[in-house]
Amino acid sequence: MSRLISQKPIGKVRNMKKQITKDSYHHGDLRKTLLQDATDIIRESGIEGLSLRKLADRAGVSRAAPYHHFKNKNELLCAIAEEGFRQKQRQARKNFDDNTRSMQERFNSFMKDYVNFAFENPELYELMFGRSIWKQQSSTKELRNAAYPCFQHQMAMIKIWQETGLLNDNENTLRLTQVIWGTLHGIAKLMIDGIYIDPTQIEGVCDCAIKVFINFKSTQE
Amino acid sequence: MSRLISQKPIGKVRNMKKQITKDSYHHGDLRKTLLQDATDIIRESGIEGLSLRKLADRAGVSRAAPYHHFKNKNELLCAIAEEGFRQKQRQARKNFDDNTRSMQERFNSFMKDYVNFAFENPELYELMFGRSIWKQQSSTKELRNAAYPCFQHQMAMIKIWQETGLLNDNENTLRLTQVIWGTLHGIAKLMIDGIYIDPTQIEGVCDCAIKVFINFKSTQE
DNA sequence: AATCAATCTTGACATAGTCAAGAATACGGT
DNA sequence: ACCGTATTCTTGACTATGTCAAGATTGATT
Repeated sequence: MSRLISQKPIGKVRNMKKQITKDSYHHGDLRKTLLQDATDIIRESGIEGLSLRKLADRAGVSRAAPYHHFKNKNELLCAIAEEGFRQKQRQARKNFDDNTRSMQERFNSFMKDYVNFAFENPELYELMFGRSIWKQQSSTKELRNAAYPCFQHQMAMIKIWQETGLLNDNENTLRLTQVIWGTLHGIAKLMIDGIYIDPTQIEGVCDCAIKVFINFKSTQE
Repeated sequence: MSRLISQKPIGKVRNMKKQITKDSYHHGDLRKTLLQDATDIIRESGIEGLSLRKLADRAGVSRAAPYHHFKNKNELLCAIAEEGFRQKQRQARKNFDDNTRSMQERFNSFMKDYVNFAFENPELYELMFGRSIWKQQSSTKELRNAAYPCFQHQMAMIKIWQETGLLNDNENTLRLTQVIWGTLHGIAKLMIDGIYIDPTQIEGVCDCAIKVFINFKSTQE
């Protein structure tokens, strides 16, 4: 039976947009739709612009429907961030695996790509590294399973850069990885939030950071 | 007339805690009380644990009372962060002005103090550098007037460290300041949020960061 | 004492997250 | 084709919260 002739109270006939994709009681693939719509909303209006109710509305379902696909809002956010980490890692891997370029070039790109990712996806980046999904006990196992390999991969790259002499080989790889990630993360955050680093300055700041790590060679204990 | 014999509906006699400090219609110094209580709540329960209603309750006033002292929640948060920046700068200044120690020692302390501040005041730090108060148009002029000098001061210190040969003098001071702040900020954030850096590792990470900047000397363009 | 501005209160509204109970539908087995 | 069950979705309700408007209370100033 079509939705439009069901016994629903007239006037609440659903959301105008949507009758294209859906007309039946069951949505089809609500989970995917929610993820997609949520990602769009976040990109446009930020995390605080996303509410499950508006999201449900946009998908043409009732407010409680999303709860059959995500335990709560937090899990939805985790799932979105999860995809962000995967996307980020694809980018990093693609860059590092390009054998046509020197290690130095790849290191430069790695650094710039990181900051550029944050610049181009500020809201997603804020979500991925924001406290909302990481604060105690709120990150899902899936999220951690997507975020941790990112770090592992970076550590693997840095180890190779150390071994090939591009980066200081005397320094503990884990520590160096943490400092480099910290530097990139800090620069990205400051820029995104508009504190102390203006977007127009990224290029220069990034270059400076690259120089710092490349020239960090002699380890005088 | 005492509050307790006023015509208020019995049973809503206010919040139990508080009759010590207040009994009259007017609070006395509500603004200060709100700031203090809010700071405490944030320290204990984080920013998301703070609601204006609970805050009003705790101060023994009605929910709308705070609005006569702060335009809205955002302005309250900005005021708290503002004090955080002042506190932070007092710390930095005190460290740098200690002439009994070498520049190297002061630089080390500067770095460690930064991260320690974040470690000891995680919630305040999150507020100070969180997007909630910095996202477009939400930072107050007062907040900016407290946060900007912090950066200026750090830049002044770095300039001196460059001139005395502790840090690379060939590098643009602004850029170097941005990179160092970025590094500290990133490390602090990652640690606080529990991503990639465990609190037990701070010491080592911090040492590594210090080494990186101290050994960054020869600027090979 | 009268008046004004500051301060505080109640009532109300809108948004939001979430859950319980029940309705509609799909689906696999007979 | 039929039926029971699992899945998916809906309505109604509850709680928490930020915020405002209108009015009450009070201290201060004339």
